[in-house]
Amino acid sequence: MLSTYTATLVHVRPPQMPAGAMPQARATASTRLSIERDAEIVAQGDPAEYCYRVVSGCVRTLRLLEDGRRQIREFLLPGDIFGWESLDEHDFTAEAVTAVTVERFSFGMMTDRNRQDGALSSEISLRLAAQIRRAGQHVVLLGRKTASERIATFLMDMAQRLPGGSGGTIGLPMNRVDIADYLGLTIETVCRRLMELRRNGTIAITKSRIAILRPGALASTCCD
Amino acid sequence: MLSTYTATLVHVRPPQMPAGAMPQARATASTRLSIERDAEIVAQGDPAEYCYRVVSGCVRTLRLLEDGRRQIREFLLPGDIFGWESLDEHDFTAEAVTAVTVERFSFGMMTDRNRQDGALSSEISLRLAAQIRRAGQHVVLLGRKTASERIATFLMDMAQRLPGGSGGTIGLPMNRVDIADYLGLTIETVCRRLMELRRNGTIAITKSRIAILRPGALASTCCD
DNA sequence: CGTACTCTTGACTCTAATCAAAGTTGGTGG
DNA sequence: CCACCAACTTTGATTAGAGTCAAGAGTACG
Repeated sequence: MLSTYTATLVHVRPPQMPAGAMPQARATASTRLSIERDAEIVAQGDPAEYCYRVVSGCVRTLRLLEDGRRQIREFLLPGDIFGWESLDEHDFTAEAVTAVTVERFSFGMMTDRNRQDGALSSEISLRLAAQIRRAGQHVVLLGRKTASERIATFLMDMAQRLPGGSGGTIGLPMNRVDIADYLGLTIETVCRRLMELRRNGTIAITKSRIAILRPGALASTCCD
Repeated sequence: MLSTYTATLVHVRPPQMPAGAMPQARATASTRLSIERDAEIVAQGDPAEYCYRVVSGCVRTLRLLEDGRRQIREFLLPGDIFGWESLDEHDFTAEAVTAVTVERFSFGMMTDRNRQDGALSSEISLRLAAQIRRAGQHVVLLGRKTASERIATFLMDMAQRLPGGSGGTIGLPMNRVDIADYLGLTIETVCRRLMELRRNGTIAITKSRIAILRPGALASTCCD
């Protein structure tokens, strides 16, 4: 990250954004970066050390699936920020759509500070950030995944979140209509893809319970 | 809201969640509500007075398009919270998937307090919340809108956000591939729908600039 | 045990994807 | 300044995946 493209570095105090709004504004300097068109600003998997504010130009944040399918999450314009929602590492790539200037802020310190305070805003921020990351995952699912992949992803997610789901059998609390409206499909498609998974022995369906017989097969169908 | 279903009200101190994590935890009581299956917990458009934590059961948050198409944003399980990201009013509906118990917290005070502090966490929270609301809009677009509706929504959004865009002519910084990957379409479909809008006189395209000739027609194509 | 609801299956349609090719635009160097 | 090249955009023909419409099977519950 930040290694393959021309970057002009200038250490400055955070401009424009109110001082109180920045993490440790008085203690932490920000860095202004000039980035050329199509260059990477953040790579997916980068440790979340910094967050950014767009000063000029346009930035895209995106995720790539294994097979190259691409989903852009947001276009960011001057004044917009990105990277705040990352926890340990960034779960997206950010690239310059045009030539871009961004302001970069140290991020780690803020998180630590917030955590040790255990303050309201910290707890809320962490939960809001988690919600953003989940929404980002769902955007990829809805924008680029096939019906089969959506169903598989949904089952994996539920298996993880529902109590006892990690044991391999999950009792779905919602009906097929809700699943369809969540996955951007119709109820018929949800049924057909579930039955397909049952036919090929990946899952078993008894009433509203679904048993994951071959977790590996299910995981490999998710494609991300 | 909260009027058509059986609700058991009990005033308690916030349990489980650390005291410091709740807004004015010592001053504000929380209310525990029992909600029956399919009952509404929050209605889209409700003033954002409260936020919620799921204690038991499963909750869905969703949005409806004018014509009845429905997109579920999230399934919420015990421990999950919702409503924090709302600003003046909730932009989603929350309903009980199963019989549900939720904990309700006063929300308005926190927002006021945060705003007058002008603190780090407030600024970040507000921006994170805005990002969640935007992601929610995008989920509806990707899950339930047609190609034409996606294009129209995109153009309206860009007209609003790009400088000078409100004047009716917008210089898109990104190419067709990026637009396609943002809208969950292919580049060919983006072109075809744009050309369609041009043919019927809604927009004019000159190089990379797009002029919105009939804003009303474009807005009515967005469908939300 | 019958009624209502949810789920599953089948036949057919249609929107958007894919594959292919031609037309534009913009930048570069002669 | 103009010719050429590469990238981007538009258009056309065809395919495929999911949607729609319709009906039957399973299940829950009174």
